[in-house]
Amino acid sequence: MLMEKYSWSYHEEDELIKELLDDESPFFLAPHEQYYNYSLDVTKSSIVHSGPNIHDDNTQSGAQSYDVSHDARINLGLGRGLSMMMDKQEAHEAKYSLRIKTCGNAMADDGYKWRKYGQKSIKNSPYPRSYYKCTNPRCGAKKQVERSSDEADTFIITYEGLHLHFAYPFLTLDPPQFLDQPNKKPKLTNSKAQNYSSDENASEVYESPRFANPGPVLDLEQELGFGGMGSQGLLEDMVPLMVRNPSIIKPTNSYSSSSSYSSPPTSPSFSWSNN
DNA sequence: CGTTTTTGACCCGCGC
DNA sequence: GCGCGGGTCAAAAACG
Repeated sequence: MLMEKYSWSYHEEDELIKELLDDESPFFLAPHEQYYNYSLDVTKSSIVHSGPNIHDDNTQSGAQSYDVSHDARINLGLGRGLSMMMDKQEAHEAKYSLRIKTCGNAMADDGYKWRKYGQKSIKNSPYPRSYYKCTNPRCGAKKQVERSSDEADTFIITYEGLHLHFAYPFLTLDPPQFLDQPNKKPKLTNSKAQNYSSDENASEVYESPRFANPGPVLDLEQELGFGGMGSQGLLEDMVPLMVRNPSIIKPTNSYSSSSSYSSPPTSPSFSWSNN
């Protein structure tokens, strides 16, 4: 009866997706702001973040890739080339791959709480791959993180499944500032996101244009929930407002005290022990 | 002491 | 049918 705390198999996920599709989920925006649908459209894609022209290997999803150069704020037009579907099944297999080049040692912390449930070594890579699942009991999203076999400083993060985070893609980081304004917060070393859960920072990023973006201008970073790799703390600025805004999110007693979700630098770092 | 991570076993689909 | 990967489970260990 009391299944594992994290085994929301297709049932749960099913419901989650349903919620997303019917705009009746308290988790998301107001009924009239059906932007999450939009996010669903952004299904299969692959992003090459940073790096010359890494024509990604298309990863396992065979998706297409967008080279965003090292433009931290990726405002890519996700509209085109993306298969739109709202079918549960398809949504289920949605995969996003991020290639992130980092300077030296970086952690792929996206500010969310993930539970690592496995790690495997990869065939042609000296680096292992880590498997994570969203700790949100209502979310079945998963992600895997691995290192590029060639470039040790390139992380490949693949998000899979419908993640709650996808519900908040609508923010345009038009104001290219977070990178230029380190004054916001030097680093979120230990002071985790939750701290400034208020809106100070949030409001900056989520000014108003976020809902106003007509065009397919999302910020994938945001959407995929990825954060300050080498770019320190910027992830904080990007952590979806709602996730940290209790007033929007209905307090599910599911997560007891510990799973507060905005994870601190609990970066899903790897432990490439071998090698 | 509760929670998170580690790690080998297990399971499953796929190609040979 | 078998072996190889890749993905997941779950018990144990590590952590704070």
